[in-house]
Amino acid sequence: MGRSPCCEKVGLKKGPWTPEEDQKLLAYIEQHGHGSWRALPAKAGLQRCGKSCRLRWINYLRPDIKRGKFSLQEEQTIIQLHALLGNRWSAIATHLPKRTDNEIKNYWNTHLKKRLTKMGIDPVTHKPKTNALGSAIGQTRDAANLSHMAQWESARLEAEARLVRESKVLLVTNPPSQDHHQLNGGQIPNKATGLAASRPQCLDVLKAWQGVVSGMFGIARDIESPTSTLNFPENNNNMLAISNLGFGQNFIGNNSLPASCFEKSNQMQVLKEKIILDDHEMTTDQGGAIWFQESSFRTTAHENIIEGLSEEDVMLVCESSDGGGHHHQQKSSSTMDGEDQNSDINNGAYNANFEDNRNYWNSILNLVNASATWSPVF
DNA sequence: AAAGAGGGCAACCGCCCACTC
DNA sequence: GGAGTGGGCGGTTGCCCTCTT
Repeated sequence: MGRSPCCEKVGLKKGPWTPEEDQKLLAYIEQHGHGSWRALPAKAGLQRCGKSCRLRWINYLRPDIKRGKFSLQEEQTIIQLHALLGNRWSAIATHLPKRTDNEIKNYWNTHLKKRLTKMGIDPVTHKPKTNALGSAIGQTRDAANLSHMAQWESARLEAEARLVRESKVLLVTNPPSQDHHQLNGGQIPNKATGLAASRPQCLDVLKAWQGVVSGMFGIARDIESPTSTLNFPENNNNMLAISNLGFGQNFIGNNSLPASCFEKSNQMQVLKEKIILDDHEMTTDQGGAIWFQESSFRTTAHENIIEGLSEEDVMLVCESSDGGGHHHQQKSSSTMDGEDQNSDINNGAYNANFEDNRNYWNSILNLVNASATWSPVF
């Protein structure tokens, strides 16, 4: 519309690629790199649109892509990231090593979306479809807040990716020393093009969760990423307990949390619902308490984004309590001095549910960590 | 065994954004 | 600042394969 096509389409071939065409494209890129996609078809002797060549290379011919069935971990990661980022397939793809955005998109549309639908979860909102009890207004606002936070994180991701891209040139000419943490990632040579590929900055699920949670509590604390908007409360020694809020249930506060966090109570419900993606992600005990794996608030194995927190320190417990509305009313920032921070939640904090979830979240963590070591660069 | 239905996925299309002039 | 261009992204299409009847 109002724009000339990327190339002259008359006489150009469309449709499935033949092995001969693949070979031509592969050989050309291996020898020369892709350069200008528009100019590539003529140089490579292909009767194809440059865009078509680019797609074919990115989605199929690149040597560093994995094909075949998605693993359970990959599926879970896709679902998690989709809950946060929506249909931002390229962003999601940066966290799935060797998978292309197109492949992830297809897999979502053909498998995961249907599976969530069958489970009674809206694949768009990632919320239970029949949640008639929820306060429509409040939840809409909460969803908007969460979405807003996700957008912030998305923007940050893009900004970091841009920074990495920009710095890539510098790093090619001035390779990094042994400091592997520089730029939060390493330079990996691209076999085909000979260009250095830099790992995109990692927005992992856990950072995103951190963003959600910190957004709820409105407490500023920078994490390692220089451009990160994510923060986390200065919580040190004790567990953080958050109840089933917004449904007449109480908030059991941590001493370091400001009173304003109580105002975010409804958002916890959204957070909770975000987690109800499958049985592994959240469990409830007999009392209705909801257990998160604490390591979900950590990032890479060598980079704990919640500085100073042990696994035991960082634990979210969503606890249902019918008669506990008082806490919400009684607590304030001035009174939250820590003396009772564990009062309601310490008992049985580490129970079987926790252990069950530990494995699940650790698997997600491992996957995210793995993705941090190698991601395709287009 | 054959025909129709449905699913999976590669590829295309059109829009958008960043960059250059 | 505006137009042109290249590249990237998400949505959609259509072919092919498998399953069902």
